Amino acid sequence: MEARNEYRKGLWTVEEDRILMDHIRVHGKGKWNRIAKMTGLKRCGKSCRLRWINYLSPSVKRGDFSEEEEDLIIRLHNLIGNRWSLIAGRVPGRTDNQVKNHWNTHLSKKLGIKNKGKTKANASLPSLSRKLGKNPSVPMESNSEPPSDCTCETGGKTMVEDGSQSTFKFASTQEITEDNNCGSSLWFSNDDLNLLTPYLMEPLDGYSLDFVLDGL
DNA sequence: AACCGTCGCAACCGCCGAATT
DNA sequence: CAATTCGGCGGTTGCGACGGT
Repeated sequence: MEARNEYRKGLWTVEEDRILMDHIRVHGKGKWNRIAKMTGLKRCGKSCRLRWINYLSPSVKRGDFSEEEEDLIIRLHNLIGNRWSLIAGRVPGRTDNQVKNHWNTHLSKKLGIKNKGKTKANASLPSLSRKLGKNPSVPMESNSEPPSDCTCETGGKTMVEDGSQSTFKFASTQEITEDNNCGSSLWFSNDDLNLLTPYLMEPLDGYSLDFVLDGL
């Protein structure tokens, strides 16, 4: 079906990166599917978007994750599960892909979460599936708009180091089920969060809750 | 030095909801 | 209002790098 277009796959070359960046510099982000036509780049729109978001964007931080970042990811994951984009939105400069990869390769190991090798990924949380989004009973709050693209700034808020080394005891997250509504939407309302049991909130001690939840 | 298994990360896939036509 | 396109998400795969034997 797609034989006619023959988009390239695999790793991006320096030249492809340059073409994409030039295009974005001139035309801005968006309209990803038109980039191929406009630039002659043999990459589908999705691929372009991913390349920009995960690698080329100047807001993407490279390099190792700091302890603070790991700490935050662990806490947020404990709270909301595999909602990588949501978690990434709270970790300045990190993308969902980075967070997901780091979790799967480092943190899950560090925390002793079985990953069954590389296949059939973990789903440490019964995955608050997006399919639940069809639940009509979800109260969508007016303030529950999603974080904008690359909301990486922390708004001047600082994280508090609690001084403890990374020994986290995890309460079971199994309690978060469809019944809690919180899986019904990408974004939690304040009420939704109140449904979370205290022990789920506890791992966030040391952080301003506002910092964690702001924009959710 | 060569082989092999594992690891880590970039990228792809399939699905879904929102936006546009 | 229906159909189509677009953008975004989480899960999964592919492959190069690396380390052990």
